[in-house]
Amino acid sequence: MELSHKVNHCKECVYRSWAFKNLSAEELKKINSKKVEKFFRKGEKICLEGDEISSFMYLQNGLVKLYKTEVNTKEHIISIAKPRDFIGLLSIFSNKNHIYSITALEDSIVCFVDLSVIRDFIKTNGIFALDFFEKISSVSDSVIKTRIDINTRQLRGRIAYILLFFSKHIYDSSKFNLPISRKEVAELIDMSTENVIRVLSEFRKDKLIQIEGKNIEIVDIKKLERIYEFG
Amino acid sequence: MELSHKVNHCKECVYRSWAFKNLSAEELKKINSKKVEKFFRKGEKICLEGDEISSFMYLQNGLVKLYKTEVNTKEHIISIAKPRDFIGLLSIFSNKNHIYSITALEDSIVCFVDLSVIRDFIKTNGIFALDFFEKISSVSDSVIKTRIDINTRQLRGRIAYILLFFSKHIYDSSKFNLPISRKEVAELIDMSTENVIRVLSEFRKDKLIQIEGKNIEIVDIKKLERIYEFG
DNA sequence: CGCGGCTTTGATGTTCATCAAGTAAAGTGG
DNA sequence: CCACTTTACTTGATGAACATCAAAGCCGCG
Repeated sequence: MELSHKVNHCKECVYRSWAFKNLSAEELKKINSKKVEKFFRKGEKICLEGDEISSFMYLQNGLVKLYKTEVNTKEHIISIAKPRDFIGLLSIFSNKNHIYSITALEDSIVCFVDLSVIRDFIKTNGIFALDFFEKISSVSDSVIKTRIDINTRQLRGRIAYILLFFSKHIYDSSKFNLPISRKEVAELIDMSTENVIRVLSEFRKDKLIQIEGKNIEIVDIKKLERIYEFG
Repeated sequence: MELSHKVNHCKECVYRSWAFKNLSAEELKKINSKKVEKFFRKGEKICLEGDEISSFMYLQNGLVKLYKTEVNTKEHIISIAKPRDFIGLLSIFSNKNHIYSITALEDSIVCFVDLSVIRDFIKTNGIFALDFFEKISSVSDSVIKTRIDINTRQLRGRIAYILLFFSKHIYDSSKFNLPISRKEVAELIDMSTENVIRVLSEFRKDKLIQIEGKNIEIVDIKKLERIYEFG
């Protein structure tokens, strides 16, 4: 898949409907002058823990991971963001510096909007503020819900979760290309790499999925959902 | 400790500085007419999962737990809120109904502010909106951080976390009365009740803490911190 | 083509939940 | 206020779930 590098005017941005629908023509012009669309190749770092926060970041295209680096170079993935997600969570309003790092899992385009412009709009455009608030709240809430979902399940349930997550939430298809390594899956759902592999193999033997490297096809989604719900 | 039932005017509320410092006299008058302070005795339910959300809830005094009820009557505690915390997380802006239940752990006073008033202020008072935003973001962020902190540690580290949490964050003293049962500790940090007890006993034998029922005194905070950091 | 990282499987040991059983504390109704 | 019931607390024993270690094949990349 080739991604266009073309920088668009916000007015024509397909994602304008997301949270920016309540901006006037003039405000759109302003935001357009204060935004940068950047392209990141798969594996490239978008921001690092500790970096100063200066932009509201919005994923236009691609897939990114939000993670924290632990003491011993181990990483812990907090969440995976897909197009239309704002990335960076709420920390951008309550911290001066990023508390997570972000890396592209697939070729991605991120739109950086100067944070001062967003702050300005919140101050001056009440309808925007409220709408923006709601959207942002739901993202944070879903991160919390997901962390709980994962941590209250055991390994088979966690793997089922991940498979269903990518199938339904990200790719909307029973067949997809796993965009992360087994190790990263482990970092995302708090288990060892070996056990990620073991459970995946088990699911293959039980004919719940077909799997060849990163190519995955969900064969028996009903059973997988039951395992996720706990069985 | 006896808690006063006196209903105060927001103008004089000691917590006004928290997020409401940027309201005009008129706005304060308005919010005052649309708020109710309610007293809850220890153990009383403040709101239930599924209830309609109609208020922004602000803890004036006491201690409450935010939790989810699982299928089999088991509970899972998400967080514990202390005075000055707004309770209910962000879901109040992105959901019509509460996704968590809230119960008082100690005698508590909760201030219920009509949500429509808050929405109104966000729309009409930009400075307030921005300030409110920041405060609320930091609460949500800290919940996420805490969940990760707990789930990446093993049992001894989790118990150390809880002890330090109550000592530093809630009571600001090395001696305190644990406000929750062993079972609730277990529900809060994802472990079995028996192991909560076992680890606490172990810490007592190792002279890290003194413990008599709910009375806890942290004796060797340095060692406890090291266990939390992983040792 | 050789090196390092990713993947896979088996063997081993640790961590932890669960079961069981008993004591203490705290409500509850007469 | 006391017998009764329930709920909380505690300890030990057992087995399941899981991480870790080890070894070998695989793949991409300089």
